[in-house]
Amino acid sequence: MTTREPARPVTGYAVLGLLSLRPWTTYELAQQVRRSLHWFWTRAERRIYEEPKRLVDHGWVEAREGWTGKRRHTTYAITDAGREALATWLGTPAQVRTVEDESMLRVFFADAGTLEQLRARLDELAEVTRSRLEELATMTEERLADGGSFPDRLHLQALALRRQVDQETDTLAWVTWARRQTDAWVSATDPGGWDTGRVLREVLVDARA
Amino acid sequence: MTTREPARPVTGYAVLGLLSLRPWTTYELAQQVRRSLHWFWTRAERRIYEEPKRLVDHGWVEAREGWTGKRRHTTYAITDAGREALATWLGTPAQVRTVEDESMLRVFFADAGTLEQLRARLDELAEVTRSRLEELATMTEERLADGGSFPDRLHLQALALRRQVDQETDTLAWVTWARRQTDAWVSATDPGGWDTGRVLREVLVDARA
DNA sequence: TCTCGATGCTGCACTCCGCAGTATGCTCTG
DNA sequence: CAGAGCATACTGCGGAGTGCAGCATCGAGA
Repeated sequence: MTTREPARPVTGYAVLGLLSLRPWTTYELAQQVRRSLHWFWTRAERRIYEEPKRLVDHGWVEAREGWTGKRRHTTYAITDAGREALATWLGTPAQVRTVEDESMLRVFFADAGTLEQLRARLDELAEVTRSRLEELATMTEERLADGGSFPDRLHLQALALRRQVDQETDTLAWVTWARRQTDAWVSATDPGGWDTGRVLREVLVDARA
Repeated sequence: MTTREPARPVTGYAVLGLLSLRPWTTYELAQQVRRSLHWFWTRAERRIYEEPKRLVDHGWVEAREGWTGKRRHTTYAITDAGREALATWLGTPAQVRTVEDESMLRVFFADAGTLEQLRARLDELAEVTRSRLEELATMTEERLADGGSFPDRLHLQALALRRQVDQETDTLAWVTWARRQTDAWVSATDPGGWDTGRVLREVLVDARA
């Protein structure tokens, strides 16, 4: 085909990917996102309820209504056209990763506040990171125990878990280091005798390694 | 005050933070975001042109019109109320970091495509990561050479650069590892003799460390 | 004088989010 | 066997944020 439609927003492919594993109801889809995709493609639940409808408009998935007593629910299943679209998308290059990290924002502008505030933010970040690691450990254990829900996808899940654990571990190492550095600081604006030059030189070496 | 206004969206504080350093025109602000904030608070340029207007409505910044010949430009400067708002915000806990990582999405759903596609995506990610590291190295060098534009903020910039370099290094290590793992795979759906269990056990150990 | 890149924005359609609200089904407890 | 409380299964609304295109001026260099 020669007509170049504007690329579908990526979230569509994320949902399409989940539907390529098996049909899901919207509710299950939302749960599934929370448990897996959320780690590298963060989207609100609200979005997950809308997205499959658009995919239906594209002919990439089919919707079927079901009933639990009087309660309606919709089950979505991928079509052949959907599988093709997903496979094509996998062949296109990825946009660069973006992050939203309030903690870093607060660290970066810490000199507009107090040293205590900075330390409190770092301590919180450490706490959150530890609980995320625990969550990942539990997920990994489940897959080790019985192979999880998709045993023939374990190799891909292993790559993803390796990545996520690495990221959290890296975060924890940084925050622990940063917190200790601030021990020597006099205030948020004055690092006292802290050797900024040395740190920058070390950073430079690692960046060029 | 007792009335609880809904918290301003975080982007407002990001811009306010920049304005706490010195007054900027919107264009300069956009540049500044691209060079620093973008690494941990990714926002489109479009947004950066709007945000200061809202801050003016809050009385947190003041706008002044200027002229270069016939071309109008607006310079924004923080107010005392703005500094207070920023300091207060620094005392509030941060939302958890979120990411948008198309690369991981494609890795996770790689079994809907080919092994060649997976390898191509990993190779691209490695390439992008290397150039990001180079960019960070250059930024670090500039600060080492002459202290950069804000020499009394070097300590905070050092913490941030340390974090950013760590993240990219971590990414490069993972992608190099992951790419090598796929050498042994037979197809995107079949990892051949690859020992998934061993990898998962290693991940688990690191997650609990 | 003409071109080209930097400056300095705005409009539009669309994606996405947070919060609140609505309603039913299922299980457990007193 | 009633009622509480959690899981299921969504929708509406206002506002945040994006990507792209477009428009106009300025300044430096060929």
